[in-house]
Amino acid sequence: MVRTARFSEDDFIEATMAQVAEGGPPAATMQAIARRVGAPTGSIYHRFESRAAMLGAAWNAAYASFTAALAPLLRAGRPRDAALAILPWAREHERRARFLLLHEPVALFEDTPPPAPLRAELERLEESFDDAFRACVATRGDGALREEDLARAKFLIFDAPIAILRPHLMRGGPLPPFAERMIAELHAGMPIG
Amino acid sequence: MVRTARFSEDDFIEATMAQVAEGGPPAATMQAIARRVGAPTGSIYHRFESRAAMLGAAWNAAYASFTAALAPLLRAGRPRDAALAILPWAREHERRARFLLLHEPVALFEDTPPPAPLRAELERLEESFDDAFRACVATRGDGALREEDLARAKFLIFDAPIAILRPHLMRGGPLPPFAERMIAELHAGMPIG
DNA sequence: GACATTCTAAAACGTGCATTCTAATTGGCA
DNA sequence: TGCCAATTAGAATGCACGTTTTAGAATGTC
Repeated sequence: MVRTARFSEDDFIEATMAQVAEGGPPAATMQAIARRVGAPTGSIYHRFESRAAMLGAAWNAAYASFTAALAPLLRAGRPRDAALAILPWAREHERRARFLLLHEPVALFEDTPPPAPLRAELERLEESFDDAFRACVATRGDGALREEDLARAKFLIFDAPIAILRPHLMRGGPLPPFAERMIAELHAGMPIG
Repeated sequence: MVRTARFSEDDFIEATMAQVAEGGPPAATMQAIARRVGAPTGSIYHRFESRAAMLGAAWNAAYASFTAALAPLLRAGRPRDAALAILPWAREHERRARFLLLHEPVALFEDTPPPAPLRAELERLEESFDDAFRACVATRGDGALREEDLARAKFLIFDAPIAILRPHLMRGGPLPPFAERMIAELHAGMPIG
């Protein structure tokens, strides 16, 4: 190390999430990200080789944060708690939640995919999260793991709670207290096993 | 009318939906839309004043098609049937479904919103759909209409079924038969009233 | 205290796209 | 038949943005 950096990788990652969270993918221009950090655009390219790499790094960071909050509960065979854990996570990381849960990766990446190492990292994260789901379903079921069972679990633990949050994440503002109730009711009425 | 048009508004609208459905918003460039129709780019501007207007018109058309399939069932007080009606609609209009259900309007419009008349038309459509929801909830409940009741209904009839379809719409290919089952179960376990 | 290296800094470049422009065609109508 | 507005046709324009370049500043090491 020869010169101390004024800006960190994380500064740019956070700024990227913020730009997407507030204005969607089109608002995440390299200039806007740099401006938000207070850096010149060129500085981004010392850390990230391209815009695709910048967005990819932000995506991986948000995804890792999210799955870290849920995976342990899944592996412990507590699907209901995993589903409910999305709420405090989203309340604590509103920016990340809006970035990760409101935008399909396809909308961010399909013009230019992130470089291979980032894609590989994301694949590892996704696979690990998938494993957690399978482990959770396995603790409940008895025999073979059908595709339908896995789809059910993902819906109940992941997609449905997010569908409950989406309107409020979009509007901005606090997540309503009845979100908890709806998730609990959902799991009471439509159990995993 | 002095010269017969070779291309119709609908041609461009369908091409716009197709481009977004297949490649996301960034794939819906004016040139790509025109190329898909076989027309020069300039021809689009005889019918739509801007790209925002083009996307807005496509969005309104898809939204109208979708709500037309559901609203009557809602007004008839049949929430379960409304939720299940999403499936045949999506199977019959795969392109529209991918366009409408896989992309947040925010991602399409927030850099440049569509012109006022289109926004007004969309607002009317949304309001009418909202009314249908309220009517449906009212037939079930007894007293005042709480925000939570409306949120529950929208989740059960709209967001949850779409969450069930989303992974399959994304992947492409046919919607699985167990989607029906999951929606039915959801409504059995978590009734509207 | 000079050097190598990593960074900041800001301007410059090139490209792709939305939009506009100019010209050429078409076909109903007088 | 000849006129004319609507339309096709496709090239031209201008801008926004990703990326590169060039120059200078900072800092640990010898």
